[in-house]
Amino acid sequence: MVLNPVSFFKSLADETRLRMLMLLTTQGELCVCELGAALQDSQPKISRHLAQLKTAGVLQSRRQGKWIYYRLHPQLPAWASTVLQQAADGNQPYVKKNQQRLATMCNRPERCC
Amino acid sequence: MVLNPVSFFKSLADETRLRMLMLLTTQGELCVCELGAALQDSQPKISRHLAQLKTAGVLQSRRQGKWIYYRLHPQLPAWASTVLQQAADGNQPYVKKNQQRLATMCNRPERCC
DNA sequence: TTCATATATATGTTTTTCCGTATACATTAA
DNA sequence: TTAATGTATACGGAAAAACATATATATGAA
Repeated sequence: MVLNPVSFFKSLADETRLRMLMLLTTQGELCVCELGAALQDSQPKISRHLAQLKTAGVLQSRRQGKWIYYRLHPQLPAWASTVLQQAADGNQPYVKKNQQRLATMCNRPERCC
Repeated sequence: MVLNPVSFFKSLADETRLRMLMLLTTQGELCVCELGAALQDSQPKISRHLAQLKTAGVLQSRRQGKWIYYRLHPQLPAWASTVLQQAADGNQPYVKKNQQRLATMCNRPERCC
């Protein structure tokens, strides 16, 4: 995959996007409403940043019923995956609250496929 | 060292700063005029971005005579060092021209101490 | 002192990014 | 169909970032 390093780092250079990416790095796949609950941000704000990450090639999405699930793009270059993993590993306190809100969220959609 | 992950990634989210950081990651220490020659950017532009990186805690500087040498901050957290190393390793073509200009630069100051 | 060189900063402007609000679109159930 | 829910996008404004130019500061040499 072609991934300009500056645009990759721009993708990480925003609090909303970085928190979502860290969650996705540890959780694998989440839908918009789960990310919204974990971050406690408005739906349009979450959606806008997800769209940006998808355009940049950092995320991929799939629809399942009414829900759209986002995950790290499977063809992300190795260096970029390592960067995300390091960021998540090295900053666990930073995303702890988000992880907790996700864990205690009610009515999370069941995924299949 | 305390290093907010968002402000760290903001530091990398600009072409000038990222190129400088990649050069410093591979070269260890460079002065302002060397970075200016390698990037072919104006002196104030280089200086401004270096000041920003220093304020963010990503770089450290020392004066030696008329020259000021910059290097990665020695107390950078391990995850941040790994990120920089990965970025440099995984994007060698991106900085190749800058490396070349540095290698062929005339009258590079001799460092000591 | 004075001059030359290396680097830093101040200022005003332009560009980019981010946000809230409103609205549109897609899917499912009734 | 219609209604409800989940998600996306459009638009205008506010805030932040980046820039070019001009000027200031620090050092060493003459």
